[in-house]
Amino acid sequence: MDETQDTETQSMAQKGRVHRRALSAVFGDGSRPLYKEVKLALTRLLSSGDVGPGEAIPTEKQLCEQFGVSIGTIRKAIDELVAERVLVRQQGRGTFLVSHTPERMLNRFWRIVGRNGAREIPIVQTLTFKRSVADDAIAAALGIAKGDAVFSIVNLQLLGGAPVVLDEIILPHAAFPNLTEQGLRTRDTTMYGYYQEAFGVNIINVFDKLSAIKADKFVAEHLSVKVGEPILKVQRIACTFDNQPVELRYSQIQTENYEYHNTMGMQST
Amino acid sequence: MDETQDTETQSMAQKGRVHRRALSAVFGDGSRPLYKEVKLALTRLLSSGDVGPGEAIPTEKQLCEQFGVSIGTIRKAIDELVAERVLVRQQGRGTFLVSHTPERMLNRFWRIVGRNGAREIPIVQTLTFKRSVADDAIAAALGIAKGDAVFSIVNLQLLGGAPVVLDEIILPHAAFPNLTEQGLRTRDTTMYGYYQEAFGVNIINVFDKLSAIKADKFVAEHLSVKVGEPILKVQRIACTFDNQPVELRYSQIQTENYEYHNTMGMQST
DNA sequence: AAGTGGTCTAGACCACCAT
DNA sequence: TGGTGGTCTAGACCACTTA
Repeated sequence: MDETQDTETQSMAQKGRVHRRALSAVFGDGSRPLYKEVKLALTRLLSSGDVGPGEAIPTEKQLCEQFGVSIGTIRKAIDELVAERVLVRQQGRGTFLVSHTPERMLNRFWRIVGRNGAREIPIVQTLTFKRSVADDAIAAALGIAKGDAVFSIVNLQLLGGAPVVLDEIILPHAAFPNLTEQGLRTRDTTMYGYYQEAFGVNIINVFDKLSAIKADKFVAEHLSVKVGEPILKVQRIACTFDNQPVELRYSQIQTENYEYHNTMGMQST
Repeated sequence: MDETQDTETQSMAQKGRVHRRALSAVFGDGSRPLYKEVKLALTRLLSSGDVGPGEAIPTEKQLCEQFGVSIGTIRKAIDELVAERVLVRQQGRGTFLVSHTPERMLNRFWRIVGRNGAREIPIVQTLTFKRSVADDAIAAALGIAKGDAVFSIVNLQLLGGAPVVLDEIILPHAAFPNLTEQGLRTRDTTMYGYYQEAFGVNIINVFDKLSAIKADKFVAEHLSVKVGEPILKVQRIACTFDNQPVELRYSQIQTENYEYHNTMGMQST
């Protein structure tokens, strides 16, 4: 009996190794763990648009068969994408690509919170929309070449009926090929939701740099403050998969009644 | 042969269930997953001081035996603590409680970065140290009662030889019972490293609220700016396990040459 | 060489959701 | 009822560190 068991476990392990080699041949050079290969394949599935926002990826069992690996390996790949907040699991239903709805945005990339702690969805007014070309700073931030075509958008954001944030948003033409002022104005979702739905651009990560500056005349007029008043300036680079930058944004924020919140780490459970 | 296998797997599953019940009786009400119980036990191990900063926790195999659970369950518990950056794994060596060395702090809770992107370790000068009592705002932020004893510290931080950050730090007496000005001044590590080494207080998570204000006279003098110049103000609440607040800090930052950096999400791999 | 964490297997049962 | 993800087992072998 003991003998039987040993032989079995032995053969199971062997099988595992064989699978690994076979898959390496299919997926890569074999130097990457299997679950990373699976993760990469899932990432491609998502970024290719085969799975749209809010849609389910194949079930864990299906993925097992598709990739010829154990369910534990599939789960580890999905675990990482869940940790990166690309996917969300729902017990009994499936695993889904996150959809950038206004409600979800509120707790994800939106950092402006009332001094009383209230989070609210801003009303966005597009002030200007124009085509332009990248200068050195824009090219460096977006990882494109100087002179490449970009869109330049100025948005005013209202909170509690008052103007609080003035944004200048620069988008590379290459990632948003058919963007029009009309499309932008008539969207019925957040900016990031629009990127996702209309262009298949999923914002996965953002990098913010904050500083305090004086309000210039343009800002002062739109945010109803005096010239020279302190303003919170945020430079944001928003990235899609592989941390590829797809949006550069300069926000100027009037922080009399609102603050920028940043929580590091995760809530323990 | 098939029969043998079926009987075995059956008995394995049964054994698993028995274990679960037995442990539930030991650890809790059974409504919590086993790995959460293990995680909680590990957290207690760390917060009790049985494992000091930089020290190794028991090996995965030891924990298996100690808790009577499978290695996969232990790993899932450790996985979460690693994700929360409480533990760090080192293949071939062990799993360790993070130590808040200056180098590690630089990429964890320290957010002030030069405009050229350079991170540097600040030089800290303690300007004042006094005992005080909590007012309403402090009591609310630290989760203590109004009138409770606190320490109030003012630090000036130099970067590149120039004063950049002025901190007011409020610490509850209860969490730092024997704190003295002498001890604070003669520490040879970061503030958070000092909390950890001298008081067993591990900072796990911080919450920052940022706004732009005008420099007052006190700040202007210490940061070498004019009164009224824009200053980046950060209110930070630093927490230990279970998000229990143990430090309240008001930082005022001169952002001419430095910025506050915030990276959301994690870097994909 | 011995010991650590890292990867992976091939399932089982449970909790939950939809129909 | 059937299908989903959530938890858990009892190992195996690999990669790496330390002595």
